[in-house]
Amino acid sequence: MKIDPKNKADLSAQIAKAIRDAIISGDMNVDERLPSESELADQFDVSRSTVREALKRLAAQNLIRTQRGATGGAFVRRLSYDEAYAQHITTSTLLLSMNAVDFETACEARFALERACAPLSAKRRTPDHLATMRAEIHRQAQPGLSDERFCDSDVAFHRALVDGAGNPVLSYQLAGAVEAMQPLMNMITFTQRNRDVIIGLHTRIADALEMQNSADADEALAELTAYTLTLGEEAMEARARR
Amino acid sequence: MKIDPKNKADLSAQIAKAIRDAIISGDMNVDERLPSESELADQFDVSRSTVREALKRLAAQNLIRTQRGATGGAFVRRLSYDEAYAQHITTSTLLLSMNAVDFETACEARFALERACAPLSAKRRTPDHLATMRAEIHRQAQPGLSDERFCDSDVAFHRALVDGAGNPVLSYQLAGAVEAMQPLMNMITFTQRNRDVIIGLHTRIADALEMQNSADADEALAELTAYTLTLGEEAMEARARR
DNA sequence: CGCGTTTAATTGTCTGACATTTTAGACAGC
DNA sequence: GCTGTCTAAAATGTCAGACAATTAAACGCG
Repeated sequence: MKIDPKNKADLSAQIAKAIRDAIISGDMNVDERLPSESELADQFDVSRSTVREALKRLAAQNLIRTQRGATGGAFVRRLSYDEAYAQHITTSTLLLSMNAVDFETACEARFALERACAPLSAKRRTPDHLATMRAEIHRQAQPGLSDERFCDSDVAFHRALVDGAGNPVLSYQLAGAVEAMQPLMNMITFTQRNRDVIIGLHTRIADALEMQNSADADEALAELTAYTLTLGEEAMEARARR
Repeated sequence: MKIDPKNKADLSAQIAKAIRDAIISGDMNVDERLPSESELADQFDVSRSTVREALKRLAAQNLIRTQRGATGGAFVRRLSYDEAYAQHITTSTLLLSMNAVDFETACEARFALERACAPLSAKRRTPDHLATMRAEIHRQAQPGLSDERFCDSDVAFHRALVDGAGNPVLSYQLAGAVEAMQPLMNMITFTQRNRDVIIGLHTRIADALEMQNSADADEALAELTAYTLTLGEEAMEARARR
């Protein structure tokens, strides 16, 4: 980890990479303390500012945490599921918005992945998951709910569906696909008729999962996919005409 | 974006957050230039070092790029698919290794997601994808191939399968699940018998995709899932006994 | 022994300086 | 007018040194 060529370009990036590699390769364990900033500056033969910039880069990736005081310093950080979720969602959302991914592509990806969860969710969903889904369905039926709140509730419903599979890795991977769709979904105007259809399909999905009927759940999800696609197309057309 | 309370803790993190929010919310467009470091220092009423640490945090997340020289500065960066892939894979791998995710969970997630791609891939795979899969199968059959190389080829095969769906969002989301499994897969010792079975299933998958037979592909993938799970269990047991 | 107090270590911030890189503009020569 | 060269300015990258803030351990005292 102490290597550093005489390449005088982007010193702080090089140092960050050296330390990052040491962490990723497993040379450093969780909660292990890095040398102090002054020591690192000596080791790499750079100033403390440069070391600090390198450490900030690592902190931005949640790879280290810093602590002030006598026994303080930079420590290797355990990446928590919650942080990874948040990071994944941010990146996914940015990727979609900056690259102008069309609604159809994002929608297809999202529902294909969700349908992969359905059989597992039918098998393992707990009463808690079912209760969350029912509660969100109830919320979606409330009169006067704004389109944005309706979308929020939609995400929460689908999140419960995914979490029902009881596989945190699956939940983590899906979070990106589901949440990154939200900005696109927010472009849609949901009429009462639209909402009724969606609520009906959500109810069918919840029922199927409750009965542990994987085939019914899959069928309802397929219909929901198709329906969401048509809503998206209409919204895109309306937007294009404007 | 110019807001900054008198909260004197973690100034550089606060400033990074302010700028990040401005980028994510869409207030700043791709390739737009941020104010210079000195200007930002004045605006936020902090020193240039603090601003620089904030900017390094954003650079670490690929949100900005910096350029030296007269017309240089920090520019909002377009997040490319390749970078997002790399970032997603790194995070997923770390998440799995740091949280000691068991083989079964990771494996289940990976194959569930892959099976979601199979129908789309059967519909849309190009001759290129098929050629890649055949080439990797051929490579997997080579005598004297190390376990690690066999895993590499396995990943390449499955990557081609996923890419065959022709949906970049799907490919992106899947990359994390497939590649993050590799460290776990590398714990397995693949005997010739094991490899023969896997190669047979890969061939069945490639054949099914070539014939655009989604059901066959799904069945072969299901068998591959089950087989990989037993291999993983054996490897974990062997590791536990050691 | 228990409880403040001091002290040392460490990160966080500031200031000012210099190095390096890159562009735009001035200027000279034809 | 055109072209090539030179210079100055602007911006990031790095450095050195200082001080503030925070924290835990060592110390001293009753």
